[in-house]
Amino acid sequence: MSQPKYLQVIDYLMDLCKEKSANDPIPSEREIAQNLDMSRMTVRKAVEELCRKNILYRDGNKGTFVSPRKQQPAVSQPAPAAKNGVTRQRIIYMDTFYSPDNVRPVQRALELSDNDVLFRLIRLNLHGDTPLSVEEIYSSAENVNDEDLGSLGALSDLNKYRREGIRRTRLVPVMLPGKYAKLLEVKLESPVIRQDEEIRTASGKPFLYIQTYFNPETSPFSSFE
Amino acid sequence: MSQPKYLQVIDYLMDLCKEKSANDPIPSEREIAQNLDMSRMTVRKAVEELCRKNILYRDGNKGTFVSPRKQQPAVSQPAPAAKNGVTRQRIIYMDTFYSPDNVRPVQRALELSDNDVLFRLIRLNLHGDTPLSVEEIYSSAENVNDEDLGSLGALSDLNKYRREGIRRTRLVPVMLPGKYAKLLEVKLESPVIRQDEEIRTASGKPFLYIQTYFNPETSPFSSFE
DNA sequence: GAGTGGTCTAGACCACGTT
DNA sequence: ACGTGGTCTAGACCACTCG
Repeated sequence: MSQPKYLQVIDYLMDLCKEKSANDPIPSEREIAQNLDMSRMTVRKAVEELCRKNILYRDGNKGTFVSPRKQQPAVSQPAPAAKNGVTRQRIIYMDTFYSPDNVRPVQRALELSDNDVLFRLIRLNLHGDTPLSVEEIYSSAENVNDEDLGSLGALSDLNKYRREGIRRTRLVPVMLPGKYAKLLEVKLESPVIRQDEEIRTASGKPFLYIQTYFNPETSPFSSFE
Repeated sequence: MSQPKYLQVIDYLMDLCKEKSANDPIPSEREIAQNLDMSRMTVRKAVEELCRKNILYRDGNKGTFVSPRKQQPAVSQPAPAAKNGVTRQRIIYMDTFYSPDNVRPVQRALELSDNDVLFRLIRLNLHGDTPLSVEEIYSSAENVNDEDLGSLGALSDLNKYRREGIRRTRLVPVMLPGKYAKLLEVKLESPVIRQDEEIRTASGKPFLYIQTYFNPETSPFSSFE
């Protein structure tokens, strides 16, 4: 036996999946066994393995179906190279401003004086089309160079700073600002918890200050336990 | 049949593992089948499942053995290199456990069944000597391989998963569990906000579930604005 | 009632190690 | 030669769903 039979069945099923669409049924285990002239248990082993890999799924006693996935990774192939997940980020607004009125706490957190210029970025985080949160990202304008502004690459990857720097978090119960209600697709003035993040460089210098408003629908509060 | 036989075998083997040490051999499939008076294929199904969960491992045609790991030494580790910056993390506890009582929500979040084996890591985050938060990190034991456990490197860098995967956050007002009061150096039963994180791979498969209890002293609540 | 997946049996042969 | 895991068979009964 050059190749185990159940691996042949897996190949057969993978080909079948390519021809089929998401949620299409595949033949029953008994049917496949008869078609390929082998035992049901052998077929079953292959189907179970593909179910574990989320290529197929079972639905009760109704049958087995093709999983809805973008790209079916080949089974015995190297890494599937899952490029982009489903999370997305959208820049809503970006500016630098001077002598702001309502951001004294931000300036204090960044250890800036009242007349330092701030950079501000407002970003919407989505999971698919579901809005998760709005982030207000502040930094001293000095920290934001032209390359960053051009590509927004570095600033968009906040986790880089979160990972490398010193991070301090605070959770603040607030009312959702009306201007974000539409973005988050919730009603005006919903009660939310805002997460304030203070991120410093490894040397301890304030670098970013982020206020995140979570969508209370997709990040719901639960009651006390 | 109240409980499938192969689940009985899993129970039997889990108990057996508790008595044995790492790398001890377990009886052969045929032997177990004879002892428990059931078919070898039934025993085999149980053994295969525990191998997938890294509770057991096979070694060629020599036999099946208890995986090194299980109940890891509790309590703290060597100081995890507070090189850059002042933030540090300390492993408090680590184990894999079966049939847990209080973690049904975690199992549901990870889309596991009640009898799947969970991996649990409890970690204290410090800023200098100031405790910031305690994280309870859960994953399916299947996801945790020996390399990860040896170094704890990959699992310790949660931001890698947070960056590459799909992340969903929820904020839950709770009372701080008494067992963490000392770690966080706050009084018993403080009101805190717990952050629940659900991290999935880019393909959408649940991977990590993290509950973070913040120290209300260093992450204080502010009043409504 | 017919079809599905879920479980289980009592055998079998193989390739591969150890003794 | 013997024991191990790896594979495979040809049946079987069950609980469940659907028409």
